[in-house]
Amino acid sequence: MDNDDAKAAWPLLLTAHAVLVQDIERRLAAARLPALSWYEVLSALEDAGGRLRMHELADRVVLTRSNLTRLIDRLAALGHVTREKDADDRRGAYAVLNDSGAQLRARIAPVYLQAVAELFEDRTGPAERAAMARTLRTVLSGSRERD
Amino acid sequence: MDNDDAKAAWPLLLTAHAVLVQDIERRLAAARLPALSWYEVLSALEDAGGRLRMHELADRVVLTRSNLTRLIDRLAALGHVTREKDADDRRGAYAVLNDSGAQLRARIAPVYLQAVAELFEDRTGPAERAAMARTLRTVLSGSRERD
DNA sequence: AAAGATTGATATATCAATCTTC
DNA sequence: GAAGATTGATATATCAATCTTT
Repeated sequence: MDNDDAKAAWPLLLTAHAVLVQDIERRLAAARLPALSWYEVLSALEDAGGRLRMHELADRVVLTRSNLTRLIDRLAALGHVTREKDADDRRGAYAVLNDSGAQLRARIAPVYLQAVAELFEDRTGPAERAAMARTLRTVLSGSRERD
Repeated sequence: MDNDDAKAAWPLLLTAHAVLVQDIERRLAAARLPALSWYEVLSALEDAGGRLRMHELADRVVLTRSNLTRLIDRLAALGHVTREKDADDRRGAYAVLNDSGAQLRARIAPVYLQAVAELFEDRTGPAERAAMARTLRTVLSGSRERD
């Protein structure tokens, strides 16, 4: 019944997320690559042209400030990113993507994209995914307006 | 374009999950209630009639064995669940829901369900959610067959 | 040897408190 | 005092190794 399906949507979203992310992380670890969160931070930086303020980066990857600080600590310790103070507003700091970080992202990408293709895209039609995307966008637009 | 929407589906699934779960956890903490993972374990036990083998429970809530062991440790320390050895196969153990655990679940439920209603259900139509549920089910059926 | 579950060591995440600059 | 970011203390999660029973 359609009504039962509607009720199952949220639990299924939770379960599908957990199962797929678990599988993706397993594949990354098997390829001796870092976790998904690293990829997301490196990608967000690359998409933004290589540098972002910490709080802006935290928003984009949906991490708390504190968690992002720690993640950037680890990336910086390995030379993948650098911190730079904002010259205008000296309270703020930028996270800056290094060559090493860009290369790391490029090594993660094929494994990650292959996993998403196999686990998610090969099992769904484009129209289904498009519909899901539109639904999720309306959900998010509600959550982001009151920021 | 439909094709762009389809490409955005997986990133949106990740982001929507992160945003909604973060908000739900915030509400639970504000109400001095334990985290979502506790609710899911307690609910899985209740749905199963009050008792489940550890590995079966781990599968249902999508946690590793080790993580579930730790979670049950904490729940047992507070008296919400009890461990019982399986009499037939003495390697195995059951997690058993106590009254205290059932009551805790009942206190979490309204806050959790209210959050899901506001953040997810109020922002989507039943038909959209039903379609999403069916899509996610096909995704999951692929992942679970090879267990 | 393999299944079921747990443990020790370690990594990561979280909260409240802190520091600096606006 | 509030924004931006970090830190210390603590909780939770993860991996490999272990123990027990089949």
